[in-house]
Amino acid sequence: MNKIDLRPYLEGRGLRRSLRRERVAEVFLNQKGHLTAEELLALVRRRDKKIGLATVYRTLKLLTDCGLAVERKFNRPVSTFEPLFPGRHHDHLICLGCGAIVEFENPSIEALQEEVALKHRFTASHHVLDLYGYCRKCRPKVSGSGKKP
Amino acid sequence: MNKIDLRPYLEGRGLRRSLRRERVAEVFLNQKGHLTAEELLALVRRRDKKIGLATVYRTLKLLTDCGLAVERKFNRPVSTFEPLFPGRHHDHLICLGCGAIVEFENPSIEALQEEVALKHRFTASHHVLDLYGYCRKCRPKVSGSGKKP
DNA sequence: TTTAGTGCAAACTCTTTGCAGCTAA
DNA sequence: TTAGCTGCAAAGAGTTTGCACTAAA
Repeated sequence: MNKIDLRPYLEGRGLRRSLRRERVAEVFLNQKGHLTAEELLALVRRRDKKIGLATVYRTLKLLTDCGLAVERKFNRPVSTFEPLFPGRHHDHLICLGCGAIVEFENPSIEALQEEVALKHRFTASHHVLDLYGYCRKCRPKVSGSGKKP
Repeated sequence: MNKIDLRPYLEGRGLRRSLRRERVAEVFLNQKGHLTAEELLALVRRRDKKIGLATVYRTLKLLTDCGLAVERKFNRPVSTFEPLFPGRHHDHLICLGCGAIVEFENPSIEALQEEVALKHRFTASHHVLDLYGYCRKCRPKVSGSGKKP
């Protein structure tokens, strides 16, 4: 169980610890997926029937401010949140057919990105790399043309 | 003036040409920025006072379906649209300070991405690479440490 | 006792859609 | 003449916020 102590993040902001906030954070930080606020709500409700959507949003915002989460909008209107662990990073392959999300890591790409930032005199903070396409199952049938893969 | 003929995209879809649609497409395809629907509406209204927001959205959707535009959601709730020209592609450096967007191209990164997709048996369609950071002017001052500007 | 946290519902923002009239084919 | 296109306004979807109550410090 990935127990993260929120206290250092709360202190200095005049924030209190609260049962519900800790619960949301715990459930969120202990999964690897890409959750929407609604999905996270459903997970937390297994343990706490009365928790509301607003609290989930508020906690996700807090975690994002603390650098413990990232908010992503893939190709849909809903935001997807993902836990962020220092030093670890991955990018995404997104299937335009079935919506599957595959994570990957590629140090060579990371290095090149660093180079690009440097060349433009940017202090790199983070990045987002999404490769969209079709997974093997969803590969569209090309009619007529003998288009090569 | 970058005049693109929409006919090949309209035919076969049972769609008609229309003055307003052509106008929206023309204005959109002849700028390089990253426009929201509202911003595009304002631009088009300079020439056509009566055009509505819905038409702009509908046309942007059409262009996106045709592969002539991409919809992006940087870190805000509004969608940003950008014209897409076949064979040309660039990525973005986004300054977290002033919001400046710098475009760059890097064939080595592109090649590596292709490799990644292949390795995961994805048919790559397009990708999104955003590098977030601080430009030279906005580089944050780190208090306490003697970090040089 | 003070003030932050919470659920609920209303408000907000962005985008899509239904409809009646307009227009290309 | 037929069916797609349009503006308008209303509806939707996702997220934020105001408020009265609860609970941490």
